[in-house]
Amino acid sequence: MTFAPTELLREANLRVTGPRLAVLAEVEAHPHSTAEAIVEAVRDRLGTATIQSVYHILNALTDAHILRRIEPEGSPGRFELFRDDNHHHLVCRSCGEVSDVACTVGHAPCLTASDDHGYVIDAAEVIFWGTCPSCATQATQTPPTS
Amino acid sequence: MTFAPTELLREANLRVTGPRLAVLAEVEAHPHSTAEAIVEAVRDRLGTATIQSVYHILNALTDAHILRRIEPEGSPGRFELFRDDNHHHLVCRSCGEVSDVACTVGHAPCLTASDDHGYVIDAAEVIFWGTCPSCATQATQTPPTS
DNA sequence: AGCGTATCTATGAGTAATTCAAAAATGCGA
DNA sequence: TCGCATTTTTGAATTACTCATAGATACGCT
Repeated sequence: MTFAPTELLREANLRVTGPRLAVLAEVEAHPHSTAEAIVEAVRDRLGTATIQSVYHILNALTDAHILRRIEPEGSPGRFELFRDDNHHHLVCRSCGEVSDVACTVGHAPCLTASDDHGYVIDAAEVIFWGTCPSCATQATQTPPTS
Repeated sequence: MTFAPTELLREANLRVTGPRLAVLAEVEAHPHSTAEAIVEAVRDRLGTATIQSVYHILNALTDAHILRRIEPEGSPGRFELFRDDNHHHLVCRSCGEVSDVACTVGHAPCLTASDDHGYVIDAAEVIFWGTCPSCATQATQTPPTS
């Protein structure tokens, strides 16, 4: 319940505008939305909105660390509210749906590479690939023809 | 040293062609190459090559599990020889360079999500983000102006 | 070795996702 | 409520990649 979009914007020194609030409301309501889905939601709220503006807003909010962008291979970018909680993602190979998972072993064992090659590592990103319950059910009912 | 491109192709029931051998030679010589870099290398070897053909070849070899495609956010797709060894990647935020890392804790602890949300998980992908040694050195010499 | 055909590559066009540049509109501090 | 910097819109461009089809090539067979 600590979701105060206006203050998030103010704290980042960004102006509070209709389109920005609409984008934030949508991302909060539907995490992991694509830019495409977000424009549509913004249009529902405000009447009009261009995809370019939404991209511009998404970039501004991502730069300000209000949003986080994830981009599973083969999918357009998706956006969620930025949380400093080290969670990871579960992606369905069949429908592309994304879910959150907390990091497996508490805090960070899987965030340490065995050999860092001299890199200064600042983050680890984990993506679990699989099939979501509803796609798994469908696949059982109508197996792929190959 | 056990790199026999011709046999890899034969085993997958694929024809052994100049372009395919050139692509494999390049990926073996420079793992994590982009399609763009690969066409250029193929052109050096064979005289001509179109980017579309290279994409076609890369897709065919990826489907045959001879290559693996990785796509760090913000980067075009990159290709490496497929090895069933569960290794992960280290990506430099500054220059985009990719290095391999063995999975941290042996076999698979970081491959198990704490809560699978009912998904049937078949793979886990880990990307470590950071700064590579040479970019880190440059950054120290000329700090960013902001 | 030569042939025929299925497989592969080249050519040309097209699409999806995203960015860039410049003009019009709007938020908000004074 | 005025002014101006910040935002949004408009319109065009770019990047990474796919699709369709025609032409070329590998390779099993004789």
